[in-house]
Amino acid sequence: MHTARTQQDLIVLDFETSGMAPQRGDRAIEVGAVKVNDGRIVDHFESLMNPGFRVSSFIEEFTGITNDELRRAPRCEEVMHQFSEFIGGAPLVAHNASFDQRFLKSEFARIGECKLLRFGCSMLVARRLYPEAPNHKLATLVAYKNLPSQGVFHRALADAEMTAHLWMEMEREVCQRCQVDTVPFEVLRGLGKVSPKKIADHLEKVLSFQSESLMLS
DNA sequence: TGCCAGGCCCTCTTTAGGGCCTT
Repeated sequence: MHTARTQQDLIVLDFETSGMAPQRGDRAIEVGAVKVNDGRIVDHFESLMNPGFRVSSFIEEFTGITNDELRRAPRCEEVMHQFSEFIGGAPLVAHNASFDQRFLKSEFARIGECKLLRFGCSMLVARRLYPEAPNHKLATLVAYKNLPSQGVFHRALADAEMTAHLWMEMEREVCQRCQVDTVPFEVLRGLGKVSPKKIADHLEKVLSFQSESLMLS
């Protein structure tokens, strides 16, 4: 069995938010993230965030995060400074990354942080690798691939952990298909962006990358 | 008054529309 190796830190993150659209004033209310290296979760970050207003009863029920908890939580700006230090310059992964990317950019903009964000999307890659799955919701994929789960959903750290296990599973999947020991982040990330008919061509890049690495070493 | 996210993907498509996925 192949063991996929992540040769650098990878941050897998998830936001719980007050709604769907930061451009309409929605804010992050919880951030959870894990640091992955060498195929293992080696660190984590978790914090509630006080957005400065009450969230809807729907969000309270959906996430289990109450307005009373948010009132006592540190403000978003304080948490985001800490989170920026946590992620450093590492590449990022999220499930349906366009959603988390919008909120991360929005919250970073509020604190004047403008670091380059390289996002991989576990949902887009899963659509390519597991087109036969019932659907590509995070919970469904976790069950479909029998991945580790504490049975908690819609909380930031729990969702980030499950997304990390999904990403590592997909790394292993590509390594097995290509008979290689490692798959670069950019190759796996790119798999989510190619057309379904070009998956085989894209995976050939894994082999060529492996060959080039061996020649350079 | 009516609408109100956005990026990706598929198809009954491309001068478009609707479903998926995230909270």
